[in-house]
Amino acid sequence: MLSHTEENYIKCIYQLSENELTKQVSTNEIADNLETTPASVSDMLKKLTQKNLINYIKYKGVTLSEQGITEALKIIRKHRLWEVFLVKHLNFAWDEVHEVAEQLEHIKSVLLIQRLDEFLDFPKFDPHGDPIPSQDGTIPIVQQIPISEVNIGDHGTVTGVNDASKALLQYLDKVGIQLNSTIEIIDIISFDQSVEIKIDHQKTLFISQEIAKNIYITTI
Amino acid sequence: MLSHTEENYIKCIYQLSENELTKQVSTNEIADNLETTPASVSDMLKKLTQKNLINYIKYKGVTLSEQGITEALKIIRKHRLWEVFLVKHLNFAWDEVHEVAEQLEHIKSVLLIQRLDEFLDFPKFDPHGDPIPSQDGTIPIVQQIPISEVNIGDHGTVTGVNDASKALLQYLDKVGIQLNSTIEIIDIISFDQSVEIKIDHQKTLFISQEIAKNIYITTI
DNA sequence: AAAAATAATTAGATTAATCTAAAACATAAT
DNA sequence: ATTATGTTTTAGATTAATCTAATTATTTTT
Ligand SMILES: [Mn+2]
Ligand SMILES: [Mn+2]
Ligand SMILES: [Mn+2]
Ligand SMILES: [Mn+2]
Repeated sequence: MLSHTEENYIKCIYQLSENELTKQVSTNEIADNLETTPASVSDMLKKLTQKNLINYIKYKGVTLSEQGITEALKIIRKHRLWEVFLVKHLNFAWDEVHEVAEQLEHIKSVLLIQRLDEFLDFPKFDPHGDPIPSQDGTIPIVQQIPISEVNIGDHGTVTGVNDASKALLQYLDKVGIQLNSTIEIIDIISFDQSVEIKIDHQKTLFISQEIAKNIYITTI
Repeated sequence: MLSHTEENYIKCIYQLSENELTKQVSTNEIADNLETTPASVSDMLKKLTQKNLINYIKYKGVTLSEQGITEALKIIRKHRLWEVFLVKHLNFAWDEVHEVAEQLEHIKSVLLIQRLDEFLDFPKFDPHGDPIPSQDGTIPIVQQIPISEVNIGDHGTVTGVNDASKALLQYLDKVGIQLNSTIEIIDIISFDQSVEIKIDHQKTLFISQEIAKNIYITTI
């Protein structure tokens, strides 16, 4: 049985190597991400090695073991199911759910999560467009691409954000971009790579390259 | 901010003095209840005193302070609201909710509980008939009495159980007694004080005095 | 009132998680 | 190939929560 803290470390390592699970994650990356010190991370990596959750070579970084990946997916599944519950049933805004889900993800009860999943009607994506792993660890894959990497004239629908921070989400609310909004790329400004987009066939808007990197769309 | 453990102690002390909040709760009682040692309890009582949550005199026992009562009621409110959610929306049986609620009660978010309360339509009682404290700490009172203390011929409806243990609840399920069942006292056997009751105007049944002590009814 | 029994506290360790400061290692720059 | 820089680990403490064993206080019995 993993402790609250161990679970947070495992999830963190997963997320830092999400695109390439063979990537060696560094001690400092983990420390930054969990807002703790490298020394604490080193200690914890020893413990997680003992529990066969990670492959760890001193000074060389860390990857999750098979078992570690399984555990990570369980926690992420719980986190995202709770997020769906909070938004769909308790009227939380998509920028308000993270801290609470960060706690709820640690509740231990297999039955609870099965029933919650059923209650929510087996959702495939969370309120930020992130895929919800199934009970057996399968992750739905979406063909999506950041707005910063599409061409003028392309169009699609918003299927996710790269970063679920309050700052980004509240900005998106402000300008009227949400999941499933349609986006058309009107122009890309060569000076700073900012992008002019049309939202839901209505208003047009300039977004910085930084923002463009953080909005994923599925092109049609 | 209270830790998970501190919250469990505060709730325990509350429950051990629920009928009479001025009652001095003993170290051993707390240790038994939390399945820990008297030594650990002594340590924790010092800490809770520091935090002004209890009134504690060495060797004399402990009562909750005003602040302690407030905190206890918050935790109990959360516990019972979650139990309602589990039973009403996730199809948990009334004997399955306790362990999960024991964890959920520690989730920290005022907004979450406000929204949950609203989602559940402001329930006044949990699945075991226990009253749910309001946000300001008010507790609905029900005039209820254990079956062991009523007279032959009296009748009423089940409004609670004294002990929400799996063993009792599963027995009640087995014999068809649930919240709001109507109960009529047919006979009280002088030999062992067991009670013959009629449930929902249908089947009659003998229950031991021990059981009778644990079912509360409101007489009509 | 003294002795015995019970209850509660303290002393001293242990484990988990954390930190700061110092040491060891790896990499980049000269 | 040294040196400098940055990264990671270890050494040594700290805090929270727990335990066993020893001590102290209270209550009950004789
Ligand atoms: Mn978390
Ligand atoms: Mn999310
Ligand atoms: Mn609890
Ligand atoms: Mn209950």
